[in-house]
Amino acid sequence: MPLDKTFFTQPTISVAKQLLGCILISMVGGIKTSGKIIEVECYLQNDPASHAYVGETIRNRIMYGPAGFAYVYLIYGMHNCFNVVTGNPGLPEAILIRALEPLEGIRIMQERRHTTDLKNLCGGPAKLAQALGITVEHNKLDLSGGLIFFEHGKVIPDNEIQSSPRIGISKAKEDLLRFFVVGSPFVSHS
DNA sequence: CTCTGGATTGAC
DNA sequence: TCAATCCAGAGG
Repeated sequence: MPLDKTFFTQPTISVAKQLLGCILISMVGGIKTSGKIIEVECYLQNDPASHAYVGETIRNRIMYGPAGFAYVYLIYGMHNCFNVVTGNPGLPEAILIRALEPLEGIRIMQERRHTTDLKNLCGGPAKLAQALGITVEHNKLDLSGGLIFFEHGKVIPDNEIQSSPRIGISKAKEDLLRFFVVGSPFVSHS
C-alpha cells in the first residue's frame, strides 16, 4: 500500500526518519523504476535555507498546500530536485530525497544516467531524479496518484540513522537536518 | 529591466 | 577547482 497523506502529515523530521528504508517508485514513461530511500533532508518553516523562507511565491506555492504532493524544481539551470511536501496547509515544509539504493528498472536507470555504476545511479538528488525520469513537469503531482509514489519498506532503527548538516547550502549550516542510513554505500557525498 | 546566486554534477 | 546554464527573487 502506498504511503498516504496521513503519513506525510506527521511532523516533518519524523516523516524524514520514517522515509529511510521506504521505497520510492516511478512509473514515468510506462516503465517501473524504484529504489530504497537512503538519504533525505528536511526544509522547515522559518528555515533560512528553505525556498519558502521568503514567503509564498509562485515557485514554492505547492509547499503551502497539503502534504503528499511533489515539489520539483530546477537548480543550476540543469538539474531537477524532487521533494515531498509535508505539514498541513499553511505550514510550508518539505523533504528532499537525496539518495536511493537502486532496486527495480536498473537497466533503464543506467540508460537515463549514461552509466552502469550502481553507486552512481541514484546517489544524489539530481541523479535519482534523472534515473527515475522525474522533472519539473512533475511539480505539484499528487503522490498518491500512481505515477510517482512511496511504499513501506524495512524500518530503519534509530541507531542506524545518522544526522548531519545539509549539503550544498550556505545558510543555516549548523542545522542537523540531513538524515541517512549508516554504512550504506549509496549515500551521496561519501 | 538588470543583477545575483543557487537544496548539483561531472570534467579537469 | 570550476564551468555549465537558466531562472526565481530582489531591487531600480
